[in-house]
Amino acid sequence: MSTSERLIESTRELLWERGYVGTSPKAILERSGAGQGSMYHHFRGKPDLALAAIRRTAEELRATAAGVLDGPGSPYDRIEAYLRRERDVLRGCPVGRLTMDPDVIASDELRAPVDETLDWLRERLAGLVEEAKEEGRFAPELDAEEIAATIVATVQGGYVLARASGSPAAFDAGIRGLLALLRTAR
Amino acid sequence: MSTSERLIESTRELLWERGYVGTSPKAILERSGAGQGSMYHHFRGKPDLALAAIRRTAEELRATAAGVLDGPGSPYDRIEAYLRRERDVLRGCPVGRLTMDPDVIASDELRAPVDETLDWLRERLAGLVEEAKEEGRFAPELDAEEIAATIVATVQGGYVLARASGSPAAFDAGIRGLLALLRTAR
DNA sequence: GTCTATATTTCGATAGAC
DNA sequence: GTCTATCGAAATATAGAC
Repeated sequence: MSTSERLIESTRELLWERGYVGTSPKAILERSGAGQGSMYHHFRGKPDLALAAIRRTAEELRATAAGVLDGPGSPYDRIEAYLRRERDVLRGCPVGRLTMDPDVIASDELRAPVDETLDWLRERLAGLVEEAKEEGRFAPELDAEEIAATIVATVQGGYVLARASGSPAAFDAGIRGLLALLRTAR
Repeated sequence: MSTSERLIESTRELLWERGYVGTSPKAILERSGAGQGSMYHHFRGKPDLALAAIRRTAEELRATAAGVLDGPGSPYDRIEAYLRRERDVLRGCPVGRLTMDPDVIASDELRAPVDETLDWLRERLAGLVEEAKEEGRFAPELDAEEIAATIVATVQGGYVLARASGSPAAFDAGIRGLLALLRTAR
């Protein structure tokens, strides 16, 4: 792997573990094994490197989610598969966690990939909810965009509950509750 | 207000805005108008002061939530009132946001008030869901603890969506979706 | 209880040799 | 492209006078 690649990958890990504010150039250099000079040769500074890392993490999340959302089964099956997908719950969402980072939220450039990814996810789920409605799987009064927002929010908030308690149990409970509600919403 | 009080209140504001990692003693001193010596006289250091601030924020959140959860109306009305309660959405949850702070999660002492508060909220909501079931407002198959976890998760995740997009709209959509699902869950 | 002085380490970056 | 040296500011305290 090239030095530039190692810098991006190390930054991705650290942003996931510690966020933007909690990640120092020094920590990135130590983890990647690169030297000071390399980092400032390949990137203009911390924000520039973080942007590259965030963009890649966002792309990866979209690819992973698309794998389930475009997978086999009915629209409803695919929504359920998305919710039941295996997750490293206690690590949280590498994209969603960035919304709690003041410096990310303060920068339109850093926030953009986060916004676009969660927006894409909501739209993708809204499409499936709409299809499920057409199949008679959901009551026609339900607003697909709203249900999609609820689905994404439950997942993101599940991470919060899990990390607070130090156990994935609360995440799982939240997902099961949502699935129970979705089951009876036909 | 005493110096010690001003230190705690300033720390509460900064923890809400910037998290634990993003809050420096210097910033606390500037906001509170206290001097270096005062801070280290009243508190052992940053973690000690943050603990006092987090405890107070947690208590305040419980008091605010209890005001709605113990309020007038049927159990279902009170759940709905909790979800519709006015919030400073873009600022996020002052308690929930701490779960994305690596140093808070790494410390059992700092994490405890966060865990206890979200746990208290889930239990309180689970009690109301149980009562609503007994009133025939919810289907008896629904698991009250799971629905409670879904409710808290949707709120916490709603903040994530709102902060990502820079607008409260996604938060509101998630809440409306959940209310629609709860309405049809009888 | 509060103040100023001082200390060590890290942050985030630049300079310039190789 | 990578390395080492250096930099000014900030982080997180401690010491000791008042």
